[in-house]
Amino acid sequence: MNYKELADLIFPNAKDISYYEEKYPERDLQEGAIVTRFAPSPTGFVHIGGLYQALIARKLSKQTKGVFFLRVEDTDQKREVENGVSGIVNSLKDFGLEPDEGMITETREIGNYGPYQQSRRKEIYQSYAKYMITQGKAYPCFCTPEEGEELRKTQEQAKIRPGYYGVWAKCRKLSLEEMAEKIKSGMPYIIRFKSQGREDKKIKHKDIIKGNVEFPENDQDIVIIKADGLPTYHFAHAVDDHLMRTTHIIRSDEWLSSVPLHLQLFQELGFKAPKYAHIAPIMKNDCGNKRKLSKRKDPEAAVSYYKKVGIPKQAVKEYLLNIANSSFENWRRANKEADIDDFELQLNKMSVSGALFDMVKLLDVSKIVISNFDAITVYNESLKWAQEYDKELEEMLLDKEYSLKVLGIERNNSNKPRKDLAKWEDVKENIIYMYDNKFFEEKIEYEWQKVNNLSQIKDILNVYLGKYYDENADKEKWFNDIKDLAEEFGFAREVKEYKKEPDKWKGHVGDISTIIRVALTGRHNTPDLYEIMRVLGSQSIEKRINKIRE
RNA sequence: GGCCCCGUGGUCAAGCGGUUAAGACAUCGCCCUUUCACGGCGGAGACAUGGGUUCGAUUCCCGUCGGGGUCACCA
Repeated sequence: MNYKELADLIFPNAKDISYYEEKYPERDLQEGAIVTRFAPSPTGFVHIGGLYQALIARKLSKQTKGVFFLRVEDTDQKREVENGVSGIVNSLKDFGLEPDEGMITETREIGNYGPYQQSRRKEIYQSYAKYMITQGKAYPCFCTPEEGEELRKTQEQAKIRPGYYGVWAKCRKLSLEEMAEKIKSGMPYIIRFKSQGREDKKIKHKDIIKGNVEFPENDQDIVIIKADGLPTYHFAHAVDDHLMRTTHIIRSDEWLSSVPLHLQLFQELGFKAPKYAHIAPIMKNDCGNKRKLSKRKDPEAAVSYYKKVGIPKQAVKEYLLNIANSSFENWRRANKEADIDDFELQLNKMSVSGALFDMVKLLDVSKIVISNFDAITVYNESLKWAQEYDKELEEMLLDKEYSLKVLGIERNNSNKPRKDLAKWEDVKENIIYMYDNKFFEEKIEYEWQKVNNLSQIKDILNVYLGKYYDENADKEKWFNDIKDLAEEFGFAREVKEYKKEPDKWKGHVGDISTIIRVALTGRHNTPDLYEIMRVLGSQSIEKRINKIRE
């Protein structure tokens, strides 16, 4: 019995690896092109950290005219979740991060390096596992999971480094004949990597983000093919990223300590190793401690959260880019109109330690993003959001022509757009009073400010409507009219005048316009009153004022 | 516990041997303004700690402390 015969016994039908090497040739790309991927497992919703990774990976590939693909790592069927793949695909789509290759629906994929779903690559892994066995670099292991558990316990009790390695690697010592015999007798088994590494030797590695790191060599005979015939992450990573011709692995830094193993695997398989960039995860402050954003505890961990509250995708991406490269902020200030694709991301400038997620900052970014939208975009986006999450808003927005005017207040023709919208969720509260049906439906508690004597308020409003209000007035005339009105009632025309001699007046123009503002909108804080009145129109204005005169 | 990574204001962060230690968010004050949201100006606020090396350390080295990761037939 030799390795070859053992390999044939285990994987009689596996193709020779040369078949795959030819089928998936080197990619013909320009020098420096980065081929990278987003490779999540379909075990639940997409995490903001995953989106962060995908954003960075895609950006880099676009910057270098490379390839960004989506590979689904579904080798653990136990943890798999229903519609997991479409969840991932749709989340990427929601943020405009569609891949060039890979899964595009739950079952469909594009690209020449597939399948892009690991569960459908079983025979590929088996070919490479067979190759490893043939080379004497892997072997079948007949230890049961329970035996493995026991082994770990004894090791822990004896304070020995746990694992399947060296003298503890029982099956490694079996003769080929013993192995063959057990297999023929139908004993279940897994395939383990036969590590040549030594724990007392160091391996140096240069990570693009983390820089130089030094680890002990891997000496663990890790499993490469599980009992169900599917590979473990490590083996799949080596085989897939070689065959898919990935040049850069961009992944979360929890993988950093696996680098020695991965490098070893690439080496033993005869593959050229890719470059690694381990990015620090996004953290959350939890009672003074840093921890990863948790799917269970933090709603903002799920990317669906941002869609739900209506934070534009641009805002989320800009915020994330900000965390990735702080120079983004300066770039953005200098290039207000530019598309974020034009920003050049630098991997080696990324922070080595995890940033705390800052919702306040995200909202600030979002405010700026939305303030740069024109009324039509604000309209379209909030309508799209409302259709899914807020029927009442949707109904309001049905009157498109009017809504555009409302949303255009201090936005159209303004170089200083309002910044009071951070998310589409905020829209309704901001504009609801502008709609007559909502305004009159609502029972309003008018909170008058300085002038709060109702009969005086009615007087002032009467005079305003009867004598001064002119629906066609331009802003200057409009304001002058109000000043005249103020004067007529003993209020200063200018705030400054009033401040100089407060005793001389009952108040100032501001107090008068506040009356009008509160009467028309039911609130003290609103955008520019003149613009509001232009949008409302004379009919609505009269109706609103009459409501108070009643 | 072993191994590995990290430690600049409340947060994100520039700086990487000599700096008044940038900037952004948040916060406070003032100005602008008929309200608010903006905008402008200003304030407060940081190199975890102890040793080295050096003429000089936030920057380099070691220890301590603190935080994080990893030690699966999960990814």
